[in-house]
Amino acid sequence: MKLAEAKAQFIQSWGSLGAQWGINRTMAQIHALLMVMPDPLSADDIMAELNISRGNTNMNVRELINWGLVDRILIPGERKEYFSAEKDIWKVATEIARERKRRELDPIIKTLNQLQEVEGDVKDKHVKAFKESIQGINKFAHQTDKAINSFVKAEESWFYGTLMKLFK
Amino acid sequence: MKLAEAKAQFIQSWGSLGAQWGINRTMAQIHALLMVMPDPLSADDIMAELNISRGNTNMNVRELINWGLVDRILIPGERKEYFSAEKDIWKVATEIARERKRRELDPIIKTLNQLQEVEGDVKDKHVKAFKESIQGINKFAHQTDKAINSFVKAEESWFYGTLMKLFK
DNA sequence: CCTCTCTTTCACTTTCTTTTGAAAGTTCAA
DNA sequence: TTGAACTTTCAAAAGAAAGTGAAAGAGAGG
Repeated sequence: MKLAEAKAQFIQSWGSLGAQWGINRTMAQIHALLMVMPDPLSADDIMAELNISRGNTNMNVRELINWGLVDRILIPGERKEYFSAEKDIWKVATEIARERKRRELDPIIKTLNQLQEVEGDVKDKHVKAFKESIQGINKFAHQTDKAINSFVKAEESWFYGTLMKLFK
Repeated sequence: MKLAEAKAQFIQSWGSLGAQWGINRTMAQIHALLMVMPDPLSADDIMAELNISRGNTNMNVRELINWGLVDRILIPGERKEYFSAEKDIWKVATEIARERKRRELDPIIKTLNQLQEVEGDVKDKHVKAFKESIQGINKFAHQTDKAINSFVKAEESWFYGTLMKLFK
């Protein structure tokens, strides 16, 4: 397979993976493109490679920067901004985990805690079933929270040098 | 908080969580509803509770059954079909993990393996960067695959009685 | 303080997804 | 075999999400 073809296929696969995970296709494609490029690209480069508009490029690059997956690079003497993506996939994974936890898990844990306090007679099987469901989900959410925290912190922690390198 | 209100809020939260995970909102809501109900519901019950059409109900219930998250219940002497959801959240989580792995991770691993074989001089920094990215992602994907397999199998395994119960 | 280049914004358009509801299909008791 | 009860399908409509491009903004350099 030729390099150009392989790149195109990777970008398209990563894009549809992203889409299934509730991430905008273009955002995932830009990320894929930047991961695969040795040097930073400008907005114009991205527009040209992916055939998308300037506005779309700008929006999604900004979002990737918010997620911490892409950095703005300023090249001395150049007016243009360049962009480059983290290429260590473990760092990418921990960034994504951190971000999704913050956006999704944290709010649902808050909600679940509130829902625990539903009033009513526990003899009533509806009340009982509800409380039990919520309690189960709540425990699960807390466990997941802990697990993600460990994962996210693994990069920074004592384990990094030893445990993480086993996986790499 | 009253039970009805709490249920409504749970259904709505679970629905929007699902939406962020690339799962159709209605499907997640039906799942939430069934998790919280002590007894199985009929299609009409679901339609009434969630204010959705018959067709929509039918489609999403069928999809939930495909995912293995909901069972069809036949009550002897009744013509109607009833539906009920798995209420053990750990089982729900392993079902979802199994299903998403099959749909998403397995295909991307296949693609990544193909992309490894890009031709070209490794001295070329574009080729080099591409190969390195793909290799990193591929390793990561295989590790993730193993991790999910362990998680999915944990339910059935020797650990279940000991390890899993610690978390519950 | 003007101009040139690049970035950001936003109202509008396009595309994709979901939902609806009526019609067709199925099943089963009588 | 019929028809009442229930389920499934599907084309059309509505709704949501993403993308466009022109115009406004920003700031460096003259």
